[in-house]
Amino acid sequence: MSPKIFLPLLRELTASYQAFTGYGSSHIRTMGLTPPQFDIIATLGNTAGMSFKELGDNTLITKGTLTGVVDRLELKGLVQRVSNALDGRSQIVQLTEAGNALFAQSFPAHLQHIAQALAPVSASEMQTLTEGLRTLRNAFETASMEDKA
Amino acid sequence: MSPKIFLPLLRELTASYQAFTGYGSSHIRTMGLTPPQFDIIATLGNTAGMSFKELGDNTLITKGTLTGVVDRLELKGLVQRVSNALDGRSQIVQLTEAGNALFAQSFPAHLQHIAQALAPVSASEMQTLTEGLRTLRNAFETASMEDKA
DNA sequence: TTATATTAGTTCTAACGCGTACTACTGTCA
DNA sequence: TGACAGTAGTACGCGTTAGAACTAATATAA
Repeated sequence: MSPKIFLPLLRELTASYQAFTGYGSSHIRTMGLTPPQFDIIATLGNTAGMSFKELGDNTLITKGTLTGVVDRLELKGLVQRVSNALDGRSQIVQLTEAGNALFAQSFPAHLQHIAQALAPVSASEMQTLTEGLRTLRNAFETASMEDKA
Repeated sequence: MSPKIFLPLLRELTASYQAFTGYGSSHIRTMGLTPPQFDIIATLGNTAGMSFKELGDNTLITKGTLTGVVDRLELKGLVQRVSNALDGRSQIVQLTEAGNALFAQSFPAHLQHIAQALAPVSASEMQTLTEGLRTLRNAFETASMEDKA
């Protein structure tokens, strides 16, 4: 496989990812949150809470990072740690009442904000793109496995 | 545009970007560099050097961040700052001899490492994907412009 | 020319991000 | 039961990140 083919792809992958995060983050900051913090709020919304491990799996945030992000959200009174009766090692993170209120207000607004940006892109184009990205991800994940083995 | 269509796309965009950076970074760290540091070395390779501004444009690293990254590369003796006779505000960053040697050795190896992962993906699939990503990026960039206006 | 606006790079702050080491708890297996 | 591997979350170090304030130098315009 020639670099002339895949270098433009990787550049475009990086650039479009940055365009997406840049577009979203300026909106998120207007509600006084950082993107990872919003990610946590959005993930916990409409759930009874979840452990750090589940939260990390769902948000792609490493556990070490998660401790700090949850700390700051707890300081803001948006989430709380609850000990897990079933497993003494584990803790449940859940939205407080204030966190739920913020979620109910901000999450639909954020979806709407993104929907507006994506209005010019057709649904079928998105589906094709999603599948192509999945192929790409599988290639990297498979290769990562083989590196470690 | 429904979230049911675009949320999977955005999740996949994030996951594939992370898969790519994760795959690349473990290889990069074996040469004693961080991903942004390697990015700088790769960008400066085969050039006579460039200003911080150009370097930032080419690597998508912000100027504030760039100062620190270049500082650490300079400490390692891989790049040097040279004042620009044409513009007293500007400085040229260029590879040292050691930097050039590292580039000549590591850059082809890294391309090879990536090519190996992407071997299962066809060239036409990559081109389709590249175009789809460009469409996506344009949508976000256009919307960002409109937000600021 | 003089006032004003731009631009290049640095500095600073707050927050991530990852890997490693550490503690506390749980599960397994002899 | 008791040693011991595995897991959940935290602490820490180093580096990155964006954004805002700052300094120095250049460009523009009245």
